[in-house]
Amino acid sequence: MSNAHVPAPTSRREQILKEAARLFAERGFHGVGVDEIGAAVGISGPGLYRHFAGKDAMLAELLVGISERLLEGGRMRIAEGGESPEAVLHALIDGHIDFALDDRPLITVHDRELDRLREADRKRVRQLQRQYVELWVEVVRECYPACTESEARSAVHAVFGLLNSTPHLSPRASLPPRAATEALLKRLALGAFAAAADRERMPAE
Amino acid sequence: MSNAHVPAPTSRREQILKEAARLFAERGFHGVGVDEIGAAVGISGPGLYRHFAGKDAMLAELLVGISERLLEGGRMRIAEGGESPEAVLHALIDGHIDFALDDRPLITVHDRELDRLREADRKRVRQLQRQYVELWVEVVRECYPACTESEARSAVHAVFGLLNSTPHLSPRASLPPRAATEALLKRLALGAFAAAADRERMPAE
DNA sequence: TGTTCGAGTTAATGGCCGTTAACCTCATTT
DNA sequence: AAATGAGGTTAACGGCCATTAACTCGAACA
Repeated sequence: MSNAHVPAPTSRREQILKEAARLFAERGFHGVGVDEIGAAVGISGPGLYRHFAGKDAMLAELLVGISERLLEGGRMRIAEGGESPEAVLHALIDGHIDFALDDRPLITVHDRELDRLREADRKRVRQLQRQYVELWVEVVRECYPACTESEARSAVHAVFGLLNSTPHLSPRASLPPRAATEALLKRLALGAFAAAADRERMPAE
Repeated sequence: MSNAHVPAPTSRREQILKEAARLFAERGFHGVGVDEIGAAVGISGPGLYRHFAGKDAMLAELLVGISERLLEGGRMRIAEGGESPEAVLHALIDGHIDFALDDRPLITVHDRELDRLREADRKRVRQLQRQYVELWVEVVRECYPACTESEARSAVHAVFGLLNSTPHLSPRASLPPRAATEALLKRLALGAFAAAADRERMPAE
């Protein structure tokens, strides 16, 4: 019952989560108080407890949520299946870049505050992350059969580090137009993967 | 006076800093108490205050120290000047990789806890970081004149993200031998830079 | 031999902050 | 019109934790 007059597309919960993500990214989980989070959405202090069981619950929902969306997005792009493995890899990269640019704060919090979670949640997040990585590893190995699995996995982690570096760029004033950043990041990622593959290069210094 | 019988090559201060770095990396600055740091070096609790003005002072010394060492190392390698810009870039990459692999905890803390610092220290660290980046940017632009300065800077940040991704690999059991990891990371970094340069690639999906 | 001083110790203090209690106030329902 | 419940409010409470106080102890020094 009551489905026709929800106040807005963004519910209070979502609004709180968004602000919490921003604040956590800026000053760290322990660095921000519940009063601040409340203030950021116009209510103050313990009013948050009408929406969440506690501060930890907000962090948990943020981290589980982002991990799930990343994995689901990845699966979707693979299922859509391009005509070639290369096309799929391109799609994965594009998707991750969109994500990194759209949800910068979440990306930041993602690997900063994992161990502030309760055992159960942390395990779940790690499992989702692992699955996401494995998705990429498979595609990368299809594109570059010369790559060992271990190499592919390391390369995928490294490329995540590369793509997730965008938060470090942001504080700069007058950042270049988004399309340019997207294109550059994509080139960098593809270049890195390609280099991971051919083991014969560079006389080793 | 008294210079001949210091107990060990590693003073108490250094020992404390090392353990603090490890703990900060594992659980975050706010997540670890002074008692824990003390316990890690065999003394307990407030005994630390004989060596440091406070918990903040430890973090400050860690972050300023790492930033200074990185910058100094970079300057040294540039001063030594290889026969070509490419050789210098290789040296910079090798140096950064060694650093990332040797001081994993520090690398982690480096960009995680910057804003827990007092204004003055934070400014100093940021300035050192900026100088280090500019070092790389210059060398990259010599290697790849087709790169705009903005592109080069973004690429450098991204490659730092790539190289600093090693902490994420470590928890994996049976990590590949160090030499292999070094070689792979170097290939990835060089591949990324090369790709940043040639703007004509990939039909852009 | 007595003194100083570096390096610890344990016990108290004080502040911050997450959480809970108790109370309020509109809409909505009946 | 009374009842209900969602969503807030302010005022405690309680625990954790960095820091300080007060005291100890052994070595170097004179």
